[in-house]
Amino acid sequence: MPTTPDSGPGGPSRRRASGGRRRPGPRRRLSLELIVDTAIELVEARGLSALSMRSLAERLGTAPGTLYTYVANRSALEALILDAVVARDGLPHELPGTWLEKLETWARKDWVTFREKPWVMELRRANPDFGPASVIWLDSALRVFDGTELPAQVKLDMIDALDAYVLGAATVDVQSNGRAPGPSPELSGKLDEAQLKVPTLFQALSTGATPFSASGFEFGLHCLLAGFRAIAEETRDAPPQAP
Amino acid sequence: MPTTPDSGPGGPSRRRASGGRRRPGPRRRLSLELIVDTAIELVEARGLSALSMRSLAERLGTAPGTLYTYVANRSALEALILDAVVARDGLPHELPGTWLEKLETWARKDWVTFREKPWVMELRRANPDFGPASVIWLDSALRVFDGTELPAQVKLDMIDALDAYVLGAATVDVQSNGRAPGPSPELSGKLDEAQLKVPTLFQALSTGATPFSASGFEFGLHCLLAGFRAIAEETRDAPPQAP
DNA sequence: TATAATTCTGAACAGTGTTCAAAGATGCAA
DNA sequence: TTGCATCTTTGAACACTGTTCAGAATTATA
Repeated sequence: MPTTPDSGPGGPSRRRASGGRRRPGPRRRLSLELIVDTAIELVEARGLSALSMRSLAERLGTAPGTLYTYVANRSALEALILDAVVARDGLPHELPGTWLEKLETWARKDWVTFREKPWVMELRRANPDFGPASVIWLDSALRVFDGTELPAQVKLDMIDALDAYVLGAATVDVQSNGRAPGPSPELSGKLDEAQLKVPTLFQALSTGATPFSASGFEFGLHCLLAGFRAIAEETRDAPPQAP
Repeated sequence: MPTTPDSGPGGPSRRRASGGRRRPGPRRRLSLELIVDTAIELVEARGLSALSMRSLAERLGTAPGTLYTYVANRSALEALILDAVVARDGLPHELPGTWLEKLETWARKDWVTFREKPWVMELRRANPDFGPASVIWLDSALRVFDGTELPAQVKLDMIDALDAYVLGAATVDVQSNGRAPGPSPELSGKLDEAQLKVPTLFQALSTGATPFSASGFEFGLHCLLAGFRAIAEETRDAPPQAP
């Protein structure tokens, strides 16, 4: 189904069957781009929870139902928003350094983005669809490995693994934000009880160690990348079955 | 369980101030345990989206408002549900093998749970609170390292990193479930266009490689654990600053 | 100018979490 | 036993949510 660029991909009425002539009906007062941009403004200002079809419509000066002429439903709108912010600042393959260094700074950049804009993370988690920008992003991620002898599947697996780790770590981090970074208040409240019931945890915390530490993300990132490097060296030393 | 089993910790009215004598008022017809168990039944049968204060109240034969005498709000209810299913089947330190093997099979077990019961994963993502069972679980996770010379912070970092990876990977996996495991339909639909715009991705997919592959989780797990092992060996060869 | 097609509006529907006054139930003291 | 204070339950209500839909308004074409 060749959806025309004029009316949105999710819009119920497909105007201009690639012919070009406008079909009867009043002119559209909005556009997909305007809707998505306004939605992003709204989310950026007041968080994802402040985005509703009603609030968005109000900001646009229309009735809520009007939006459904441009977008199939809220889920489709979120997909558009996500695709609009994917790869907003640079693509992975444009980064400097070796392929490992590119992976590293890309992961770190995503980590920063997720922490600064949790709504991007929430959208990514809730929306499985791969929009055009996401496809281009994946292509760019693969280009990071240009000049490497790794099998395509390994490249994809590395991308996925790194992506999963960053997503998971950011999720946990955003969750535990605002909580005490020191010994958890739950435990410090009943110290003697903790010493009895969870002695190992108690002892670990009393050394000054803390779960969800600031160094936590870097630690896991380092480990994962070390594993990547090892795999790459193995592959180089023992090339594919058919030499 | 230190909290009196009668009235819940989240209940607005704290009955029996550990004195013992009942205070005036009708007998409670429900209990926290009953509420949580029924909620779990409901979720297990029809998914997390089927759980609402109304549906739960109906299943319990009461009015929705009644639930708020036992639980502060929906979020608190979810926390109770989560804590009730955490470590349902075994604790990490009870697993066989070396500490690395314990970590590995624990991660794999969580992975399986998350895929089979996505609602557990959703609850974990949405609920930052560490309930009593979660604290015990963390204690058990630390005991995995018993007999190891690793610093407490490293142990916690390893636990967090592994946890984050499993959570992220399961999230992505559950998302992309139901989608074609082969070349994405979006791309195969417009092959010639893909060949032009995203040649690297196109080429990778044409070799039979696929993103979100079945092997993806195991790959990342392997890499992460390899990193752990390397760190552990480093630490053993170069013990802490003050020998 | 008439017709068909499209958009926009405003009300409505079913659902959500949550609150609250009133009613009923219970223990205790007088 | 009577009265009272306290607690639980109820059912209605509030403010939301996404979504649908008949009707009104607008536009291009025959």
